[in-house]
Amino acid sequence: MTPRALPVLEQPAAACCAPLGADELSDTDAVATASLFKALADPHRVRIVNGLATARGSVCVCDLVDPLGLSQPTVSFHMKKLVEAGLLVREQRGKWAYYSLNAAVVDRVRDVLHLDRRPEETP
Amino acid sequence: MTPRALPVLEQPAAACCAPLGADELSDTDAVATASLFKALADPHRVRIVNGLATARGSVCVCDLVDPLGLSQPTVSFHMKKLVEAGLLVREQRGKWAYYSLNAAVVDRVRDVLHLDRRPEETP
DNA sequence: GCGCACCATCGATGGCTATCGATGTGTCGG
DNA sequence: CCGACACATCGATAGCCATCGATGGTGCGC
Repeated sequence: MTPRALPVLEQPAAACCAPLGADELSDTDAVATASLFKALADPHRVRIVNGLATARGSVCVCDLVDPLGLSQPTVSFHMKKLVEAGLLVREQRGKWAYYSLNAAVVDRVRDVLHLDRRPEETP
Repeated sequence: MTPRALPVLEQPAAACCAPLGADELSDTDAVATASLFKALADPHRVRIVNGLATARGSVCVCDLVDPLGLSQPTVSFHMKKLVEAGLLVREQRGKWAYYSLNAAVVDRVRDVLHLDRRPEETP
């Protein structure tokens, strides 16, 4: 557990590079950001979100089963993941469950990708 | 932005919603996009990329082991993942391996997030 | 009410992932 | 030439994830 001070020691080639200020990103921030990416880390979910963005409306599970080639439980599983991540909003209308994009969260994911300096907004 | 007429769903309860044109996104595109997100779907990798973006330089593995609290093989494992995804570039300099951001790919990830219509090189 | 359609949940399973210790490869300094 | 260092790879393991069939709940039409 050397604190790795990397100050001005001998340093002909003693230190390999810049210190990289340890944790620029807080632990919880990193976990939260990774959770967003994790929700999109699946081809089917990517297609669901993309389709929802191009269709600019709502979809129900029944309209996704065939195009995705997945079983209905699996589609429900993916929708739940996306809702939990905040990317989708669920709205029960009659016997159908309509899902629509949460534009604010999608924008937030895009903002995270700026990376230079976290704007750190509070949604 | 294509307004996309969005049919008026006059049907009482026959069809639940719009057809959602099957695969707006090609299969390989969806897989490729998901791969990028998958590379960022880990808190440690998020912190590596973020730190690399703020530090605006190169890092070697030895400078990441302590801040991340991971073993050296695990850090190497994560770096490999990021390189395979194209997000990082590896450069061997002496006995150190320097990693730097691949800005083009990071931008591409951000572009994918526009989602409305894939601006991609393929129209 | 009865059945049917839509959907979520559950339980099981095969596959992938992150993590580590041990080991191998290459480089530098003495 | 030899030890020390930086790093990657390997083998093993525990945990998570996507997928499905079966099941249960709820709203709608008859």
